[in-house]
Amino acid sequence: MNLITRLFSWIEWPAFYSGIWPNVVTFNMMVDGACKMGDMDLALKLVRKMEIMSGGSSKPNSVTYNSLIDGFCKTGGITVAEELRNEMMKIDIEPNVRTYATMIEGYSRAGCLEEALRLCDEMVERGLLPNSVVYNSIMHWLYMEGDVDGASLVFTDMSDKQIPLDKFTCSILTRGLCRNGYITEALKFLNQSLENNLIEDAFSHNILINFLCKSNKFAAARQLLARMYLRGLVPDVVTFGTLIDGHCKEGNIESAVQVYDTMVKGEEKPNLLIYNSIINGLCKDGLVDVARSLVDVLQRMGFVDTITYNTLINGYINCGKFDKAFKLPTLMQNAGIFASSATYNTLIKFLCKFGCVQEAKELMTMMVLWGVLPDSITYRTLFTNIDKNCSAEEVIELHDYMVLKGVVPDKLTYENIVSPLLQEESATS
DNA sequence: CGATAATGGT
Repeated sequence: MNLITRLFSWIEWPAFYSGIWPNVVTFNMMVDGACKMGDMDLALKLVRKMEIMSGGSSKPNSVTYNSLIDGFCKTGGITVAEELRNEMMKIDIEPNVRTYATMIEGYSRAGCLEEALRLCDEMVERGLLPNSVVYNSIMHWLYMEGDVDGASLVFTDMSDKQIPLDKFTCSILTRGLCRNGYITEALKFLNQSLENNLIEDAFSHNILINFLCKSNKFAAARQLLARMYLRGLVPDVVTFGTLIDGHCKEGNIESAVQVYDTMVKGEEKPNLLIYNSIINGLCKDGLVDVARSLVDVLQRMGFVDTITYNTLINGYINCGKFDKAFKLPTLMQNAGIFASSATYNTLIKFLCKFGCVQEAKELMTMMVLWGVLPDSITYRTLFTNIDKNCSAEEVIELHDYMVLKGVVPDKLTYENIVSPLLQEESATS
C-alpha cells in the first residue's frame, strides 16, 4: 500500500467512530490533494466512490470535476480531461469559467494552442465571459511560441473588452516581451503599469532585472532597482539575488557586494542562494581561497548545502587546485551534507579530461558504493571520453553496469557510441 | 462557511 492510499485509508472505515461525516467539501479537498500530488488513480477512485463512502449524501460537483480536469491536464492526460468535461455535462454539471480556463491552459501546455483558442470561442458561445485568467494563459503561451504580435492582439482585445489587468498580466507581458527580445517595450509597459497602480510586488521588476543582467545591461538593472525605491516598491530577496548573481557572473564581485550591503541594510535577510552566487563569483574571479574561507564560516553557521560545495569543487578544479577539490567530498560529509551526482560528475569530468578514464570509472563505482546514483550526465561524461581502443565488450559491460544501477542513459550518447557497438557485437557472435 | 485555474532568481 502506498503512502497516499495509507493516508486516506480511514475513509474506508465507518465514520461513526469520529462522529463526523465528510461532505462534498471534505471530498473535494482530498481529491484536489491527490491531484496536486499527481496521483490521478487515487483522485479518480475517490470521486467514483464518494457517493457510496458518504452514504449517498455527497455527489461530485463542478469543483470536483475542475480539480480532476486540472490534475489530468498537468499529468499529460488531456484526452481524459476532455472526457471528464463531457461526463460532467452529461450529468448536468455545467462547465464554468474555471473549467474552461483549466482546459485552455491544459491544451496550451500540450502545445495545442489552436484547440485552446477554439475553446475560448466555445465558452463565449455558451455565454461565458473569458476572464483575466483565460487571457493571461493565452498570452503566456503565445509569447512562449514567439508570437509577440498575436499576444499583442489578445492584449488589445482584453483591454477593449475591459477585462481588468492584474499582477499576473503584468508579469506575463514583461516576461513575454523580454524573452522575445523586446526589453525596451517591456520597460515601457512596466512604467505604464506603475502609473495605473497595477504593480503591488517586486515580481515584474525581478523579471526585467533578470533579463537586463542576462544581456549585460547592469547599469540599467541597477537603475531599475533605484526606481523601485522611488516608487515605493519593496525589492525582495529575489530582486537582490538576481542582481548579485548577475554581477557575480559578470565577474564584478565589488558590485555584487555593494548590492549585498544594500540588501543587508534593508530588512532583507540573504538566503543560501545568494551566498552560493557569491561563492561562485569569487571562484570565477580567481579568489578561490576567499571563497573557501566564506564556505568555512557558512559551514559553522550551518548555512551550506550540496550546491555550496559543488561550486567550490568547480572553483578548485578550474584554478588547478585538484588535491583540494578531491578532499571536499569527505569534508562535506563531515558537515552532514550529502554529495549529489553533480558533486562526482565534476570530478569525473576532470579525470576524463586529463586522460584518467580508468580512475573516472573507479570513482563512478565508488559513488555507487557511497549511495549516490550516477545520472545521465555521468553516463555521457564517461562514454564520450572512453578510451578509443577500449574493447566493445568493455564498453557494453560499463553500459550494463550503469543501467543495472538504475541510470537512464543519455539518449544521444547511447545512440552514437553504445548502440553501434551493440550491433557490432551481435553481428560477430 | 469551507474546496478548484495562470507568473519570478544559481
